[in-house]
Amino acid sequence: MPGIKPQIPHQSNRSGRPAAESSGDVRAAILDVAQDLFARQGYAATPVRDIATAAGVTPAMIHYYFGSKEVLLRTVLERAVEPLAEAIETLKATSKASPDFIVRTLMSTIARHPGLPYLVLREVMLPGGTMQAHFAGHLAPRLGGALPDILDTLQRREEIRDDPPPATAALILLSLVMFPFIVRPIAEQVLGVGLHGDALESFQDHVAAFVQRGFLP
Amino acid sequence: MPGIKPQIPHQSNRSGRPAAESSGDVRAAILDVAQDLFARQGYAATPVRDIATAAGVTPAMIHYYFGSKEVLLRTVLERAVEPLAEAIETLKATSKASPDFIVRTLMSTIARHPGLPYLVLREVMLPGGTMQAHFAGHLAPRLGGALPDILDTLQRREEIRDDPPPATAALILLSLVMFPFIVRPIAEQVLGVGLHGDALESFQDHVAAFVQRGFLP
DNA sequence: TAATTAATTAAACGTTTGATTAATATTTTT
DNA sequence: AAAAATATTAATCAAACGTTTAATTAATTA
Repeated sequence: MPGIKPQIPHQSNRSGRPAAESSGDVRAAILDVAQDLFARQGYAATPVRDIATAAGVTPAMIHYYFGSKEVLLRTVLERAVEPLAEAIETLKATSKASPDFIVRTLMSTIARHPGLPYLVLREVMLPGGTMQAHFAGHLAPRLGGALPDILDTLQRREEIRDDPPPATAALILLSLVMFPFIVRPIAEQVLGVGLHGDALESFQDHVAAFVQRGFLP
Repeated sequence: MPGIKPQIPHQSNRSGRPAAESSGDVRAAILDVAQDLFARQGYAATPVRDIATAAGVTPAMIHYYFGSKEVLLRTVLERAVEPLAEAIETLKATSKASPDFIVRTLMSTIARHPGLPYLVLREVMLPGGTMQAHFAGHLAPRLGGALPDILDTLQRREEIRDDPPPATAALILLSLVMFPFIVRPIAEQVLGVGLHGDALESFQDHVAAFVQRGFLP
């Protein structure tokens, strides 16, 4: 029988034709392309064939490496979410985490991975999201559960006011840090608020200052 | 030839079987169901057949009244967005529009139409949104273009600080007002921040106060 | 080098998709 | 009451979908 159990491909992969355009890891090429297309078009609107074509492989390869389109999405999400999750965990470990610093850290992390908000929002947070069931208890706590703890600590130290409860404060913070990037095209074209380069830094300053005032003791 | 030009159906509609479960307007029944399903599952993930079944009609009826699935979505969006657009226009016409009042007006309008944020976000604001091209210049200005004007007026009257430019302030405001409802399921289940009934009013208070401090002259 | 395993391809599978058709029933108009 | 316009159904279409299969080629192992 031909290859049935898809395993992690070996490092050196020299087949007849170098299927993946770049180095050699077909699996990684599929993941890269899928992440891009899922972020830009959404899971339901992205045919497996398109991913395969863009990755320079056959549709069968995707099922060979991932088994199903849904597993591919899950794999993409787990990989894509890592930078943000790490940023939040680092924040939690850092004792010197002022609201200003938190805002800047989160915003620049998201800015560095433009597709991330779309992926997380569409596939796990919005109702009907394909990964909602699987991620409700697996990913969301790692992303959203740590922030209230951080803010709780700040309140106990009386570095910020205790007015909004930690969870509410976390939701406010998340709103300011994520939403602008979610509606980035509209923000830039309709409102004229740039979120690239210098304009992004200026926007970060404004948001950080706004949050600082909002949390003022 | 059988009916070609779908027109606005007449008021009293008594056919063989009362196709639409409720009163008689089949077109409205389709619109209602489509709005609900599009909001809960997204356009790409909602088959025309499902809409037809849920509305108690034949798939052909949808093409009879709307011509295509895409026109149906456009019609749904134009209808669904009306309450929010009116709220913003009313705000603009009202001279007594403090930040507190703006926040409360927008939030309660959105809370009154739970599916609205999902619809607008998924189909017009997120990249790959089916209605992005058609609505970029047609709907977005009506929704997002008015807020900067309102905030500009407040700044000229020195009722709020002039620190963030009006457009930036508008984006901040929109973030706080929309995002919580977008991630409502996660907000409630993971963070434990309720957005219904009394809990919603409490949340509104916190956000309004936070915004008031952020805009303090 | 022979045998085995892994990677890949081309073709097709059955299903679901949005859309259309032709026929029929119901109103409305004349 | 006849004619015309409108509304609805059941059946069907071609295309696109995710997935599978069988065969083939390359790499690894024995």
